[in-house]
Amino acid sequence: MELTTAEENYLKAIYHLSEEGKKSVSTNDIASAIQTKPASVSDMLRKLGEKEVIQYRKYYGLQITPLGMRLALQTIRKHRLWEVFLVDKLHFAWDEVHEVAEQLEHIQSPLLIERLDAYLNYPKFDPHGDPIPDAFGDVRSRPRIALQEMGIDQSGQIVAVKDSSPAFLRYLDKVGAYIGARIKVLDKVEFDGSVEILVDQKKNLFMSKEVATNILVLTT
Amino acid sequence: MELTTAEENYLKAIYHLSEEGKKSVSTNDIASAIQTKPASVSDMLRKLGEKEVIQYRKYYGLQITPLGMRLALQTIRKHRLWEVFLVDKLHFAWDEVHEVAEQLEHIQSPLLIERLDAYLNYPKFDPHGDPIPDAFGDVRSRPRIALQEMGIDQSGQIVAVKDSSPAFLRYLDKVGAYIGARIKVLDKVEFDGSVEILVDQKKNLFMSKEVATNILVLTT
DNA sequence: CTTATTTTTTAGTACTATCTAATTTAATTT
DNA sequence: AAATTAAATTAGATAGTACTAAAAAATAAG
Repeated sequence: MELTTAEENYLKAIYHLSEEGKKSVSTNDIASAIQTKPASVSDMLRKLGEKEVIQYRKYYGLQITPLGMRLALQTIRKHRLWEVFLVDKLHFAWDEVHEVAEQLEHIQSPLLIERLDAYLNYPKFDPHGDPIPDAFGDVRSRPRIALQEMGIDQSGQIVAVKDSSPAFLRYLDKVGAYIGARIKVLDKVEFDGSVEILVDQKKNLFMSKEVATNILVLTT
Repeated sequence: MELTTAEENYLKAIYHLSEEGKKSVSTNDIASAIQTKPASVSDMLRKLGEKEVIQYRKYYGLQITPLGMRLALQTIRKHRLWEVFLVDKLHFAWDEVHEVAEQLEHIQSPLLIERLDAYLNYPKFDPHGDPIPDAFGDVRSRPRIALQEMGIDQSGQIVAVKDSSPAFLRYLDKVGAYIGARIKVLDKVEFDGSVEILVDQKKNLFMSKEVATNILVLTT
């Protein structure tokens, strides 16, 4: 079973939207996620349904099938492995990798991915802290919460970000909130949801609720 | 000016045919080179003409423009750099790289190619001995002749192959005629054009005219 | 120098992916 | 429950690529 590049992109978007705790994924959600029109999405859903990577009843909703899940995870695996390559080997900044990885993820060659995985020493997480599925599609994800949800005096380690936009990533670089940083919540402001944290036991940092919501922490 | 993947492939084929066949490139030549039908080629030639990467007069012939040359060499540069990556870093055999490189060459990212080039230490030749154009499209190709054209007692070094099919490359691996091997012509048989050579001063090797025609040598 | 053959191009079809505009179905509001 | 609004789908168009079959042009043969 082979998917076109467009089909892979739709399926990937559907997978990500399903994961984000959404009860059901809407046509409009998908359209805005991949910057296309709802009409195009409807058409593609029909096709993906025929290919049995999703279960689809029009006007009703959709659900990824086990087959679709497997294929989506394969694409995500490729995307994240390429991101590791770009950052670790070619010294891309973590906010420069996404666009290129979007292209590289569609290269069809099982041997290539196998070799790339080995070459990178079988990484378990990509530069944004997201887990890399193994060849069978298994993901061992760490339990993590948004920094915004942590209580005062709680400690942890930044392990991932929700928003991968260059603007956000560059901001994090600037303030030193890199992945792996150990943090402790010093104060939370009820009024606006902003947070004050201690980074690596030496640096105080204020951040808005919006920022704190997009940083994922493994609590200790 | 951007070309689609299909356009890049046509242009690359045209470039290669122009370099080899010398005389004008025919619609049928292109069709068989990229495994498509002449009707499709006609259509594409019209489009490439409109984009001014070739000069095209129907029923008459075509010629690559300087712009087309530049774009073709850019694609070839990418293809050959990826081949070096696959062989040097991911340990692909030299007969396994072509298909994957055909896909990778279409990735659009100037930064990626720049970084890849640096990562590979600015290689000048790909695993088949073909020269890698620099970022400006300049190719510094070594003067070389087919092994078949060498005279008795002439010496040289294998620098490239004309045929890159897995079958041929595997044969060369088997007999030890790798790129870089120093050779000397010991005998040539008039009757069938076959050749006997000495490889690395220690190994005698008979090869048919067909094989000798496809091995390129830098004579010393 | 006509006729036959080969090469090349056009015409018409198909498939993918996208769009806008119109329509249908579902959800909300009164 | 009827009317209104929102969401989703279909219809019809366009663009890219490739195909088959038919026509046109160029080349080769007699």
